[in-house]
Amino acid sequence: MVTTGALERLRETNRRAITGLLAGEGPMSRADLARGTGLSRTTISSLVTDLIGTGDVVETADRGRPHKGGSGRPPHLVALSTPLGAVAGVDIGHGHLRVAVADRSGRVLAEDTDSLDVDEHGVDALDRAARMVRAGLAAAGVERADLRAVGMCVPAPLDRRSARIRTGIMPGWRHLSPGDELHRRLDVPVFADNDANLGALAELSHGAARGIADVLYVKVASGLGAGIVLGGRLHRGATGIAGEIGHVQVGEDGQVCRCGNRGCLETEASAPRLLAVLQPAYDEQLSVRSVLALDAAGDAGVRRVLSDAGRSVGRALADLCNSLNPEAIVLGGSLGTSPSLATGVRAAVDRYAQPDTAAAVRVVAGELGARAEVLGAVSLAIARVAAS
Amino acid sequence: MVTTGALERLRETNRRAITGLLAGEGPMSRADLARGTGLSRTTISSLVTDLIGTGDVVETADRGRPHKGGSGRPPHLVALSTPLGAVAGVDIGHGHLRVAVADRSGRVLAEDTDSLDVDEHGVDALDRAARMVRAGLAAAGVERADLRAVGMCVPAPLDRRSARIRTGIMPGWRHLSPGDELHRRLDVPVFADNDANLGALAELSHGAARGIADVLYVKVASGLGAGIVLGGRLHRGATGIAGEIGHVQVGEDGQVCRCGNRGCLETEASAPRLLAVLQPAYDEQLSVRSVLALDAAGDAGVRRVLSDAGRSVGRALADLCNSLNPEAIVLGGSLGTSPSLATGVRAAVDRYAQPDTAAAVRVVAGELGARAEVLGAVSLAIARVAAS
DNA sequence: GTTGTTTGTTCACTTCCCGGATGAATCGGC
DNA sequence: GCCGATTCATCCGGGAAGTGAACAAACAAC
Repeated sequence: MVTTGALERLRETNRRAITGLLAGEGPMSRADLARGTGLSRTTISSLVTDLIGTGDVVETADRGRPHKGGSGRPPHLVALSTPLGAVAGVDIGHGHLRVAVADRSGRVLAEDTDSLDVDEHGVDALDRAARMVRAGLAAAGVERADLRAVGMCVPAPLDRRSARIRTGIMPGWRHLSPGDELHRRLDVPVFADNDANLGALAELSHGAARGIADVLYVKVASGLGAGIVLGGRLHRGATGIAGEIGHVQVGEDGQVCRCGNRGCLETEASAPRLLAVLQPAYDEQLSVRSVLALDAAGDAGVRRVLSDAGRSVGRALADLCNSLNPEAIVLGGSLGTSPSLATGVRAAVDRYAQPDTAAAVRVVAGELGARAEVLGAVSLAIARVAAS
Repeated sequence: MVTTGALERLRETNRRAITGLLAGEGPMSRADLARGTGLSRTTISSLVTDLIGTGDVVETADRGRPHKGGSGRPPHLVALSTPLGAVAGVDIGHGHLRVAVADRSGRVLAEDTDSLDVDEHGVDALDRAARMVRAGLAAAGVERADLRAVGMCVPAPLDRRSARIRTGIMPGWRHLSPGDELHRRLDVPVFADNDANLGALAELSHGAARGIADVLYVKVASGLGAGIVLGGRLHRGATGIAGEIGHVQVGEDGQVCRCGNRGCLETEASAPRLLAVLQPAYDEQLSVRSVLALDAAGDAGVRRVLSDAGRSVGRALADLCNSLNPEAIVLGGSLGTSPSLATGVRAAVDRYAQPDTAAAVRVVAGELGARAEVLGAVSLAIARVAAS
């Protein structure tokens, strides 16, 4: 083909507008495409004929309803010949395994949760995760070949280069590369990230942080981590380990932490630590769930402990707020919904951050609860597939 | 004109390609434009005729040399009818006033410094700054009408909405809007930002942080502030007051700070504080300059104090590194070049940040010294003019 | 003066897009 | 069941944009 330069590029641009619209909104009529792109019906017709010729789009068998039930000739719908397919999200938690299958607009088609034994070896858990993904595909009616990518949540920092788990987490997982392992089982690209980052991504796209440019998402659960959203994008740092706020020193002389320092945030405010502090005062066996119930019921002891934990978290976030001046702090993780925790965070931020900075930041609970990580994994998979 | 939609847009795009090229590389021939845009000479000729008709570009009087001194018909050069002009940077420090005039590629054409009396009223200082800008334009041979914008460095946090100085700084400046004031005197857009942000911008575009995506720039001088570069862009925060690290608490029970807290970084590591600590042990009147000389000469006391100050700064930066995982820490400000300070920062980062995070971050001195702020102001002006 | 090179323009031609006219397909009302 | 209304898709003529080839212009080198 003789390169006609600019005109050729123009045509190519318009072709991309069509395929882009079809990718974003699914099958539609030529008339809809004309309205959507602003091009004339004639041009669309010509372009679509081209695209059908090259095999990029196909005319679907079923015809659509004419313009919302009104009268008129029914349109011939056209669609991308390679369907957009689906993505899956896999959330590996300290005690659970959660899988979601979604279409590429983020709509969840199937979702399932299972428990995870701490002693279970990583390899076995990943076998199970792969089976759950396949079951999810079947439940959603998605062909196995239409799975485009998998997002994966790992509750530990990942080395960006080797994609291996560095430390922390359960013993049977160390030095494993969960992404590679799952990739081997499902034969599609697998993108892994840690729980705090994916929680932030989920709240950013579907939850409490929707539309906010600068957000600190803090996951308070078994561990403590932050997902930092700046300028509407997740900040991962130079080597991908940004957001490690668990080892900021907040207690003057607190417990010795596994990192070797003293008074780390993680020793002051993680769920196991809070349960350990509270347990002696209660007869029944406490769990995160029962503690949250007690908090909601107004139990003074629980409120005090959660609020203190919030203060510790807020103490660390206050410094970060001074540096980053965010618009919101979103509290996630199993304890994120506790009003007492939020109260403590708010109090500490007001106390320790600069007044202007504190005034600019809202403190809110996450909206996605335990589903945050798996939804974030789905978002990650969609984002990476779209970028490729 | 009947809107022909896509074709009209195509023509517009190509017009912009021409004006963009002329803006970026100065006057050039139609043949050069054809080579630069990839369009044919015919099209360029047509477009340029259009642009001359609308008055957007003009044909220059002098004809250029034919293709690097070779033979051939000399081209008619065309140029934007509104020349690119120049920008100015104004740096208002605690004791100095510095002005630079630069062309829009950032090349400095004229530069001048003057001292600033702490007691001088802001209005008088701004009068002086405006005179220095005019003198700089004259020295650079730039018409007054060709000044496009002024970037301005203010050593205090600015309220993003009102552009007024909130607090700090000299008494005669409070509640003043330096940007508006200078705008009134020079009648061009004035963009103001604080010293830490502009120092970061300067080191990012011309100095030690060139090409690095995630950088913490710390200015250690009369006050203490950080300019945070993430993803290659300066992060200003939701209300524009990001980077306030001066009031992170680092001393367990240090001095009471003007902010009301105790042990703020600013009370531990600012230049006045260090001079006050050192002065009793020395006979001569100490200054920042003499302290730096003593440091370079190996004076144990000075080294100790500077290194301790560095440790305090590093203590605060370590937490920030854990959160942001930057690639480099650039030390700026009058004390930024001290090796002892850098040693202290390095030690504290290694001590308090997570090992992986600490390993990923380099600690380096800024390369621009006292010129950083004014060069950053120039960069700011250029960036803002280009964006409009 | 001639030759060679580069520039800028003119001309014929192709590609692309648009508006209006035309035919197709369906719904609702009689 | 027939007919107008309505929407969809295509065909056709025309305009707009871009391109290569050809050509005159302007200058350097010989």
